[in-house]
Amino acid sequence: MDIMENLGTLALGSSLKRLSDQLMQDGIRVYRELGIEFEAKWFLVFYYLKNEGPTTVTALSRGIGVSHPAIIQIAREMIAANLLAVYRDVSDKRKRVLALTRYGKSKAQELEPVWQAIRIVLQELLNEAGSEFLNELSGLEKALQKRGFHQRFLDHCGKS
Amino acid sequence: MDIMENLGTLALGSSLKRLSDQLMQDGIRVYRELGIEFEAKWFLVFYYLKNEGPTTVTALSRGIGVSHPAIIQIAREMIAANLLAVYRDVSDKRKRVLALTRYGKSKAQELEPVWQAIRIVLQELLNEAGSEFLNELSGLEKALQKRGFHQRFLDHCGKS
DNA sequence: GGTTATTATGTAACTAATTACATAATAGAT
DNA sequence: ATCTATTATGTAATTAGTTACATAATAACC
Repeated sequence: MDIMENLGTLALGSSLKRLSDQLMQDGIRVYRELGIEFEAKWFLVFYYLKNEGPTTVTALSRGIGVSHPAIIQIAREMIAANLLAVYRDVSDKRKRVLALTRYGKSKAQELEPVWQAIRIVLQELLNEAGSEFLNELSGLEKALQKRGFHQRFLDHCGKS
Repeated sequence: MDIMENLGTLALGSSLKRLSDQLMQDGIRVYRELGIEFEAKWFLVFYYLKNEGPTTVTALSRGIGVSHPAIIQIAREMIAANLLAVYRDVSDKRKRVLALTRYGKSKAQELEPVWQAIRIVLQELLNEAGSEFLNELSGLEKALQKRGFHQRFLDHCGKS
């Protein structure tokens, strides 16, 4: 009856999008309700800098897989929130290096238990869904990396 | 080493987003390279109308799970492409009913084999990733429906 | 039957990203 | 040492959605 159920594999993209949007909304809500001044969309940049130390715009862009203008935009907001500082690389004046401020590092202490709780809740959800979801998800990413959708599509059309 | 690998469950949202964005790009590319004048983002509206017949803006919005302004926007484009026609419901003058035009229906004939090829390629990818991905994906959606992330988060914090 | 609530649509402003383009600094080749 | 290609960053315009608000038509209630 429900058209979205009948889509099968064609609905893959839509299902993934719905789920990821929903998780993002849930993240936003968690920070807001706990009264923590932190935006869910900052997470990857913040987490990367916390773990890897000072990093240039381009390295961040490549590291977390978003465009460099997105990094610039997010960094601007995080600088305004005093979480990040920027300095020019002395040996290569093109580079701007982003790093957590002292306040940013203290923020990390505040955020860690929240992330831990989120991890546990997500794990509970994944357990309920099945035992292999994360593995199969990364399997799908690897399969796409090995031979992308486009190549597979051409091959399929060629040989049929 | 790679920070994105170490994120574990926390990376769930990002992974899902990356994958769905990528699939959308692949869809766009398929239509473009086959020279078919059709936008990937029209797919859900088109497919819904093809299978369910004439539908109001709000019913579409609920049916495919996007906001009604998004439907209005997509419909505007599809009307400009002559795929859709609109008429006012006679018994309820608030309602605008969207329906495929004759040309829209002929477009469906052109698109069906493309979708079939996409289905096959996606199935191949899913097989490579594992045998249970779609099941576990819908399991995850059902688990979230049964008890949302937010409720689970509160419960977790409460009982700990 | 008039008042109130609800539903359907539409518009405006905003959000979070992208791609395309511009510029400055560096590296490489000869 | 200079010309050329590449890399890093920044800005502008575009995209695909969202939420918030406004209005018109219908339904519900007494």
